[in-house]
Amino acid sequence: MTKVVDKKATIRDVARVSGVSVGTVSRSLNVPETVKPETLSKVRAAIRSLDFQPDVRAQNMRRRSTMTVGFVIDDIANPWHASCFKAIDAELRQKGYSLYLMSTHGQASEEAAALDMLQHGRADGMIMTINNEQDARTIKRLKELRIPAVLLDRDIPLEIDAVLTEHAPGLRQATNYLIELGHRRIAIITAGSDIRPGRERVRGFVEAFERAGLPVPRDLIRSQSLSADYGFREATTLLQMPERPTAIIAAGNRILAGVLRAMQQQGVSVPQDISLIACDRSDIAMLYPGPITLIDRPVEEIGRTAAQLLLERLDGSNARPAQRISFPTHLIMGGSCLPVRR
Amino acid sequence: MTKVVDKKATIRDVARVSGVSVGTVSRSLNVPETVKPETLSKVRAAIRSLDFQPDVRAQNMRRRSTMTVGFVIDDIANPWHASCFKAIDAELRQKGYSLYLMSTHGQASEEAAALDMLQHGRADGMIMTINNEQDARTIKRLKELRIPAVLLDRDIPLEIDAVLTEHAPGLRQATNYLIELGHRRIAIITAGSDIRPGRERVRGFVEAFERAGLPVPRDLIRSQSLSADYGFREATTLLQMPERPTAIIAAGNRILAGVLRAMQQQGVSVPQDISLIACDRSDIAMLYPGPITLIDRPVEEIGRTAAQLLLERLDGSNARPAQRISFPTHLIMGGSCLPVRR
DNA sequence: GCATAAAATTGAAACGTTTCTAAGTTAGAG
DNA sequence: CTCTAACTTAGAAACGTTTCAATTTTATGC
Repeated sequence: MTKVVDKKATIRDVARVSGVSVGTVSRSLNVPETVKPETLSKVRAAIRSLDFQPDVRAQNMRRRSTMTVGFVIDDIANPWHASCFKAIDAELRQKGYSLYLMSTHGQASEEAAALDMLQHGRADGMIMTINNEQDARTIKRLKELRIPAVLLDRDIPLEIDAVLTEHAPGLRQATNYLIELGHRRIAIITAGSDIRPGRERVRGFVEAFERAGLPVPRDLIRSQSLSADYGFREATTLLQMPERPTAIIAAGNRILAGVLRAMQQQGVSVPQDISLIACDRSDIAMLYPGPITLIDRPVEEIGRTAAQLLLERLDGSNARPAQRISFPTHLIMGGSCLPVRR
Repeated sequence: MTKVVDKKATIRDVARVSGVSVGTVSRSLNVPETVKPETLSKVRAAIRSLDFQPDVRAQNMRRRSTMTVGFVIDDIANPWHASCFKAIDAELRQKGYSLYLMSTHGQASEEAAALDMLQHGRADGMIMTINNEQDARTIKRLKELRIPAVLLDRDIPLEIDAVLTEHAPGLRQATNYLIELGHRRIAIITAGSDIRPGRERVRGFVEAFERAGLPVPRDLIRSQSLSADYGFREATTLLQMPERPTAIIAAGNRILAGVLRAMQQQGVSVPQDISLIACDRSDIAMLYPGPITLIDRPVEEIGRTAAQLLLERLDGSNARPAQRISFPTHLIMGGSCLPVRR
């Protein structure tokens, strides 16, 4: 029991106890090499005896920084986002940053609120995946952003760093693989054209048919949302078509869950009844009844890169032009595709 | 284009422009009902024209709070934690709090680092699931904690609020169900006895046998870790036993993924070759080849309750004794269990 | 031992709020 | 019209750091 009323010690207490000035204590903490070893040890002794810890709030105020970065996404329960978060966190934490996680639930209003929050001294930077590349509110905020930001897989005509995935070639490859297996009635379910992954995936899908000189099955393109419900609904109607597809590309993490649920409900099995290709690794994609053939992308590297881009801006020289870094996808062969039945 | 060099406006600028004192501006912002309507509108006009936003860092410093809560867990890629985070976030956000997400990767050192971080002015409170209830470093920090905290599913002999799950009755019920299906060689794979879920689950498992007057299959209790790898390893050896179990309880989210991988690798199918019970809802548990029978718990309610307990402490009166709130589990019937073959 | 340069330290001034006391203003009662 | 009480407001003092100019101490070279 040291003291009865021990309000938290401040740097002034340390100065008093060690018999030096507050400036010296501060320097001992931040640039110890500029203080005489003898003094340093006095200060350190005082710090120990008082159990002093600098008040982070005061530091933030004075340094005009918070060592905090906001990660803004629609849903952390999406395993891809969770993995991405982990990669970003690992990279930033070793530089002393902590992460705010802000879920927007796909709502433009929450997105706007999150950006407003982060703007004014709550975070030093942000990494985000916005819900709609055309949303005026969000665009406005991004334009007026006072802190550095990195976009994940989104395309905005602004000077903002971005880390992208080459979805189109990935989808082209996957679609082509199905075509070579003899499939013609291939469906794709993915995000809407209001976000880059939706646009690019559909583009790759279409290109594959065009390059193969085949008609594009426009009626099988379902491109509106990344949600599990959307995947479920669209898969359900696709499976009930008179001439139903022989293969489905579930291009989205959550979509896959919905698609599988629909298949289960309709008693359709993979790959016997229908071929299936997924996007991004996930428990379910890798385990289902067996591993599903999927279009993978290096999520850890993507996260790490985003963090590094942000760090470059945070570490002072804000001067370089916005950068866009792209990562390719890889088709991982699982057991969910069979040659089409004659 | 309003100004060329517009450093961020401060409350002093607002005071100057609106012709009142800084104190009045502050009151206009925080307790508008104490300022004359006339004055208020002058101030608001100035705020608008300057595009003034209070600096959060300065507010934090002065108010000695940050409106931030830390959520400390081992891995956000665990879908249960992700769901829990969402519930907590929803509850806290509407009171104006933001959440730090800190992943400890199950490492005691990272856990200690996270607690230290949060202690000194970075967060106003914390909600956490620690990795080991016996770890001296963590216990020490918890004992000296200067901010309110809520433990999730952990049992520590300290005055700390906690939200718990009644794992034992849940496991007893699940085990009993298997026993009634004729199973005797039932295995359980779960966490170690260093955390409450591990202890309680094993306890419930054992009790079920005892109450049924049956010998407890001690050789089939694998209780060491919640990781997917552990699940994989233990399932692999269990499946290779000469007299292998006829049912496995994969008591843990990640464990289930490991167990399923092992089964897949060994060509064992559920439920034909072996019965399976899981814990907690997840994509994989609900979709596998069909929904797996599982011991569910109300994750949203658990998260919400934890948030509410914390809010009670944050909202001033720190006075009530520590509270422990328990939630029951429910057995959800899937199709992963069959009567044991004669 | 002195002059000078280098190293170390001091002490005060920020940083942008909130809050508190004192002072000023307004309204109602007599 | 005056007095008092109730509102409002002004202005300064924190909050706990960092930083910077000024000063003091120490080291170096001759």
